[in-house]
Amino acid sequence: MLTKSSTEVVRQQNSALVLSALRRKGSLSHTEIAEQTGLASATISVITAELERSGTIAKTEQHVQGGRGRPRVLFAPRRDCGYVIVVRISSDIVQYSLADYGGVLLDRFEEARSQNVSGTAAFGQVFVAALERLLQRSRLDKQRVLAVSISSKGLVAGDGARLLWSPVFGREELDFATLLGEDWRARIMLSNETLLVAQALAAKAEEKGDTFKGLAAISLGHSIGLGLARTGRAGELDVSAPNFGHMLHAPSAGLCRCGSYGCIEAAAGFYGILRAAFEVPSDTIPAKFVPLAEMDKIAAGARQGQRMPGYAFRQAGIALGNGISRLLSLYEAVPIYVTGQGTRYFDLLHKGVEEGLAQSLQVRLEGLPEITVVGDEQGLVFDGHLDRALSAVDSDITAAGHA
Amino acid sequence: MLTKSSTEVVRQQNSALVLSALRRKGSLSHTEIAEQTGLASATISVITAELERSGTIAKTEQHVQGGRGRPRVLFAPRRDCGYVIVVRISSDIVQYSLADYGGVLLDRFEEARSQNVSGTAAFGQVFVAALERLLQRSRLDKQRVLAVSISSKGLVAGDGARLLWSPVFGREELDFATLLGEDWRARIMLSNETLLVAQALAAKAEEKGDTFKGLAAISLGHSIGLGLARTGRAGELDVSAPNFGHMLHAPSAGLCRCGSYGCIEAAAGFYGILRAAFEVPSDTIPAKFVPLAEMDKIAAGARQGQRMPGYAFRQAGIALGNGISRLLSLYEAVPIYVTGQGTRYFDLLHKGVEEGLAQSLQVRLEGLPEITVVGDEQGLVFDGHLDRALSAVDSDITAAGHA
DNA sequence: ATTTATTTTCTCGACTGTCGAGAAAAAAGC
DNA sequence: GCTTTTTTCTCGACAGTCGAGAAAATAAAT
Repeated sequence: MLTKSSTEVVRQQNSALVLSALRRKGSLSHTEIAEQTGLASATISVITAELERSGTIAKTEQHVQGGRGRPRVLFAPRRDCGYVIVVRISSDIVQYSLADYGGVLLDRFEEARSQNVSGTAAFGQVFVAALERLLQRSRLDKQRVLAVSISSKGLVAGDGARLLWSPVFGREELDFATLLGEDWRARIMLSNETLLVAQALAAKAEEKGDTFKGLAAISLGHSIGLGLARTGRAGELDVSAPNFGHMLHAPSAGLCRCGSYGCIEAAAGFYGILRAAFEVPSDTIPAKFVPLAEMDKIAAGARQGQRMPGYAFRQAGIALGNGISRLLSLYEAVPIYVTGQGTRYFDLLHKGVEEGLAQSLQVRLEGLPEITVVGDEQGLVFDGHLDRALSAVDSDITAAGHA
Repeated sequence: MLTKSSTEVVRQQNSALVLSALRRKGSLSHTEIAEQTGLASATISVITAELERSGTIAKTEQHVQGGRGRPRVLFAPRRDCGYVIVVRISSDIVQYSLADYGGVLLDRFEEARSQNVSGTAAFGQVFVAALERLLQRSRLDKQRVLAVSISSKGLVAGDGARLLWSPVFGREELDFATLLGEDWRARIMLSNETLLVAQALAAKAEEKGDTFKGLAAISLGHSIGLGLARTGRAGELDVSAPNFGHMLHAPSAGLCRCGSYGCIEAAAGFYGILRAAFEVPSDTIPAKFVPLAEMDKIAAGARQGQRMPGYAFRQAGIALGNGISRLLSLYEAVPIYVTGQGTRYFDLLHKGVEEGLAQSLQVRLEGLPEITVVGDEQGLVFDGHLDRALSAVDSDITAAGHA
């Protein structure tokens, strides 16, 4: 079912286009905006005037330029137009960040997640209090926050801000929208962590200009995450975080901490590798936490040619390879980016991955997918947060229009 | 990267909206169109006038009506506005159909696919000749055909009309666009068969009005097909046919006719079931063709409680269940529709399917997906063809506009 | 037979949007 | 100070949608 269109929709779309160009490039002149967007100069005048009047963008006074002729005046998003809060929930800490509309980090603090205080109710209180604290530290009114972007590992409901399953809270559902309630005017967004990695990588790839079609980001660590970015037919970016880590690999992978048997994570997550390396029965309840040092030791053993550690990493690689082959069967061919702490063992996983990939028709037809290891996962997650939150704010602004 | 919009785009979109409403309902009056589309009466006048002038729609003279007041005049697509050719390629026959712009079947014939004449080159000649014959039989000029919609089992390239892999031609690629060359002005479309089933079912579901989110169609037979339909964020229908049948199930499934090991099809396709039932080694090269009677015999055995036939169907069910669980992990939850010849054994498969599904976290969280068996696969495929081809033609018409 | 009521369709003017061309602005070079 | 060059702004033309009311076409009432 299509939906009707009108001149207002046109304006909205073109305003969004201008705003997103401005956001990407930081600041642009009238003529540069016209070049970037393909819109006529006259149209740019109208749109910039409107955005300026609403306080979304402003002329920057500095016009550094050597050439002759009338100097260009640059437009840029007004940093004080609004603010976004970014919350990264990881297994051990929760990081709260405040950034302005220009994407500049203003404040940040972290809180350890005390292991004993569990349950969503307790966490909710801590969470709300931390947001208040973040505001107080910068003497910022709650109303000036336009988006709160939260990330966690786990499964997020497609529609809103509901965490369906997470390594931290298990099946206890957590709805951030109702948690924050009515007094926040901000848009509440919850995203899977690896989705944000995919978002950040996709944004970077689009920046480069080479026709971007899609990519998959896989995060290796205690758990396994997947983020998928694709461009829809309208050219818009579509990112999602399917439940890759707990997709069925093979029953032999053993008990997963989600309670099922045979998840990819049960073979390729840190605890799975640990279990296999030490020949612990595969139906043993998985370790809650595996110190990196422990994993390093197993890896060292594997690199020295020890049998079981090597076997463990190879099995993990096969689980990943099989999973990726299934991913490629069900989606189009996309380049794969691997990130997370587990990438330091990628030399050990690599062979298993290729082995696991090679088994399927899809790979035989299209060849092995391009696999790239990228570092700084946390930085990418934050970039993804900003990209996603600020685009959402932008579209809210253009949607509001002159209403 | 978004794209700029303009008033012409608005008109195009709204014209398409009117045309699609007209196509869905068959014929509508001015006021009914306004109700359906939400457009203002004045806009309807302009758009219908333009479509009428271009010969796409026409007023039907019959205005049966009992009420008082000025009688409604109905608009309907002009059946002679153009024609579409539908070709269904199956393993044994090729069916050629001609329909008009109103979706009415005008002519149809079938040709047996002689098993000895293999190779894409030979088939290409037969194919082109058959299309010419179809035109001659109805004394129709080639230029009046606006779309040729072809379907086959197998893997279709996302962009155009290239068959990448098929049970019939294997890895021999077949590009229908170049095959038909320049002298056809028609749009050449190639779709996976089960994709069309999904398209037809989705169209029916949208018709019903209950907010349609998506569905998956699975075709059971000698091979296993998947069609996936989802509504994008713009409300448009997005259908695809991922490579489900040859997605990796488990190495134990044995050799598949695609040449890989462990495909779903190798366990759940007819030849896989046959192989398991007769305890043929699983690396045996699969049977080219399994008569239904043969399958019926195995099924009868299974229903009488014979061990190996029962085991074969159960393993097939598990392969399907596992595959569906992976599908649900990587996409959102969607209702499943099962179709194809294999549905007659669904009583035998059913338990295995549930068993295979129950293993994953996704299913534990969201419960078993709704699974419905639907008959008349060939009818659905044809409906899907028409829906897809005529929508494509519609969008070509509105895109051309007054150019 | 004529008038009235009712429903549908068409038409007109207002409004919003984009676009191209040329005017106005603002600096550098002479 | 004048010209050249580049950028930005402005104006009129054109395309599209919308709401209101006019026009059309029929059934019912007088």
